[in-house]
Amino acid sequence: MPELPEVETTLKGIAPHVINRQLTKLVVRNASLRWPVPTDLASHIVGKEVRSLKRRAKYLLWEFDSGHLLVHLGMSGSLRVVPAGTAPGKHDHVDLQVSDGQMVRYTDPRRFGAVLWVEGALAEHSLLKELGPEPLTDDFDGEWLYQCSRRRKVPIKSFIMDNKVVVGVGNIYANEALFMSGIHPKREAGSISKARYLRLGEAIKQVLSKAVAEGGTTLRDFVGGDGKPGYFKQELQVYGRGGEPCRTCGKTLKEIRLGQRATVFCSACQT
DNA sequence: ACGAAGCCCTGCAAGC
DNA sequence: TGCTTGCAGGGCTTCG
Repeated sequence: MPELPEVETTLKGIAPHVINRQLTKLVVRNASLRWPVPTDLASHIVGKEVRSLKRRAKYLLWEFDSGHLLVHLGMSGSLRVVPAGTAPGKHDHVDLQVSDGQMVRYTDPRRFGAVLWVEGALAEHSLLKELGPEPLTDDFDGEWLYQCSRRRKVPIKSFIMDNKVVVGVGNIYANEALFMSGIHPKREAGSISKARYLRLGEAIKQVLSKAVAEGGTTLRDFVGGDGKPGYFKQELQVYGRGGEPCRTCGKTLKEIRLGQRATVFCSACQT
């Protein structure tokens, strides 16, 4: 599913179709997502104009005069722009018809995603309130990671995937960033030097911005708002390559589970 | 407070 | 060919 680069790619794909346009119709075929799609959602957004479309962590935030539509893609979700009237598939749960004759279609086989309505200050919302800094801004760097990590005993991989520490680093990019900075994924967060955190902070920024530039990573079914896949997959150094040779030293990459997530690393390059 | 584990759900691939 | 099992890009919630 979508990690930060995939959400960013989705945002770029749909933004030109929705910003400053009216939503003319809402169709909810299946409201049972992670949380139920509010039954009164249409009353808040139909006939209303989208003021802006932004991303915070992996949430897409649609700004209206009276509040925000908040969309999360979960593990298997996507938003695509299709012509109004396109026949829905099995997992096309929500359609947002736009005044330009197109619609934004929310598809999510596993239904781990969410479509919610939020009134009032976004920053105070329980889902957004505790989130850490955005990795691609100056609010985040290795120094911040170092400060947050003191006395933390969690494995470094779980640590950087913790949304309170930094948002948007999912399983793929956590594996990649640790490989790039030469850190073993099981190492205790609190036992890593500042120098190594500085490298890790840079690695996170680098891998995420590169992936954004490539349109995200398509593993099996991710597509951007324009329906195109991402091209970052060919750049992956470790994710999905357990048992294959390390591209740096040739040693066989190890695959373990850490926090119920596939974790791939090179035991020679990462210590 | 922290950390580990469970859970939400469907689809797909692998193994028997 | 079928069945069963395990795994998948997330993250909230519960439990110890």
